[in-house]
Amino acid sequence: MTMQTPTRDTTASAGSDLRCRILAIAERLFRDMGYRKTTVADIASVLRMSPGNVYRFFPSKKALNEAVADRLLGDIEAELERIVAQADVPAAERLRAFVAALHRMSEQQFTANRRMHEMVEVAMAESWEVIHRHIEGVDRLLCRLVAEGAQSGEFAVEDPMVAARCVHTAIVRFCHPALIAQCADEAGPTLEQMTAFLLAGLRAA
Amino acid sequence: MTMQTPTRDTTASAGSDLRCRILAIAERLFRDMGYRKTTVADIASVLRMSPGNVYRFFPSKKALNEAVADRLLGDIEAELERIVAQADVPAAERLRAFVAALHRMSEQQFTANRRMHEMVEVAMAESWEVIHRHIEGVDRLLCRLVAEGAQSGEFAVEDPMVAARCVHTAIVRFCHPALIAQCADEAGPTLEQMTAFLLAGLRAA
DNA sequence: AAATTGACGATTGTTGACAATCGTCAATTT
DNA sequence: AAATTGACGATTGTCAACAATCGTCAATTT
Repeated sequence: MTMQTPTRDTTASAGSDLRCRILAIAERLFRDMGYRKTTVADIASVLRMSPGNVYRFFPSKKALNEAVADRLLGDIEAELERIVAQADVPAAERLRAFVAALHRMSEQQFTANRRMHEMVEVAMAESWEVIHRHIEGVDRLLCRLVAEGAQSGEFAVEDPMVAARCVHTAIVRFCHPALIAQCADEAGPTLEQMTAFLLAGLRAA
Repeated sequence: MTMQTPTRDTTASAGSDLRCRILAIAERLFRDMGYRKTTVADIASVLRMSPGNVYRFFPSKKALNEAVADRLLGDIEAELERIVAQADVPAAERLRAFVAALHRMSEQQFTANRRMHEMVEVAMAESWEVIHRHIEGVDRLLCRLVAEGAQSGEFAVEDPMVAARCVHTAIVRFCHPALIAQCADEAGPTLEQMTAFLLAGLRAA
C-alpha cells in the first residue's frame, strides 16, 4: 500500500523514518484525543503495526511524550534562535521580538488547546528533564543576545548570564503554561510594558 | 472548664471572640491534619460545640478556608506595610527588604508545610478572590514604595503602578507557591541578583 | 428571644471488583 | 537474522455501591 521501493531502500532512514512517523502520529493523536486517552495501540493501529512493535523505537509511552515535547520545544527554540541570529537588528529590538515570540508560541502551543495542556502537565510532572533542558536552552540564547547587546554598547550588564536569567525569570508569567492560564484575567503589566521595563534595566549600569 | 467570667461579659467580643477561636482552631487543624482531613465536626468538637453551630459564624467550610487564608496573607501584607512605612529608609533599601520578606514569608507559610500547600491549592482553585485581593494589596504597597522613591528622586519611572506591577510580576517565581516548589532546584538568579537587576531598571529613565 | 443542638437530605470521598492499558517476550514472518 | 507479531502478567484506570462529610433546620436549652 505504501509506495515503498523494495530495491535499494537501504538508506539510513530505514528505521529512523519509521521512528519519525510514529512520532508524527503520536503528536497528532495527543493533540486530537489527549495524552491519556491515546493508547500505544491507537498509535500502532494507525500505522498498521502491532502495539508491541512501537516499543522497538520508544522504550515507553513516557519516552514518546518526551520526544513529542522535545520537538515542540525545539520548534520554539529554533524560532528564538532565528531572532537572535539577526545580527544587523539592534539587540533591544531583537529582545522585544524574542519575548514576544516566546509568549506567543507558549500560549498557542500549550494553553490554547486543552488537550496539549494535559500533555504539558504530564511532562512537567514526570519528565521535568525535558523542560529543564528547554529552560537552559532559552537561557543560553538570551545570554547570547544580552552579551551581543553588551558588546555593541546597547546594554550595560556585569554578567550576561545573570542578566539573561533575570529577564527569563521576570517573564515567566508569560511563558509558564500554568501561569498563562491562571493570570489570564488578572491585573498586570502587558508584555510590552514588561519588556520596556526590562530593557531599561539592561541599559542601566 | 474554661475560665470565663459570667458577670459583665457582655462585651462586643461575645460573638466575635468565638468566631476568632473557631478560626484559630481551624488554622491549627488545617496545619496539623491538612485541609481535607479536618472536618467541621473536628473543629467543633475541639471547642465542645455542635458541628452545626460553626455555621452560625461561617457559612461554609470554604469560608473558613478563606478566612484563614485571609489572615495568613494579611500577616504578610502587615509585615510589608511595616517595611514600606519606614520613610527614613531609602526606597531602594526598603524594596530589597520588601521582596526579601515577601519571598521568605511565602516560602515559610506555604511551601514549608506540605499540609499548608494543600490549603493553598484549594484556595487557589476555588477561592481565587482571596488571592486576587492579596495580589492587589501587594501591588498597592509596592506602588506606594515606588512612588515615594520617584518623588525622592531615587527612582525614575513614568507610571508608578505599572513599574510596581512589573516588579511584582518579575518576582512571581519567588512568591508563587507552585513556582517556589517547582523551581527549587533549578538554575536561576538568586533573589538578590534579581532585586539588583530590578533596582537598576527603576533607577533608569 | 438568642444560642445551641443533633438529626437529616444532598453532596462528596472511599472502597473494591472489574476492565483497560502498559510493556515483555517467545513464537512467527519476511 | 532482523523485523514483527500477538498473547500475557503486572500495573493502572474505571465504575458503582457504600461511607463520610457538608450544610440545613425544626426542636431544645439557656
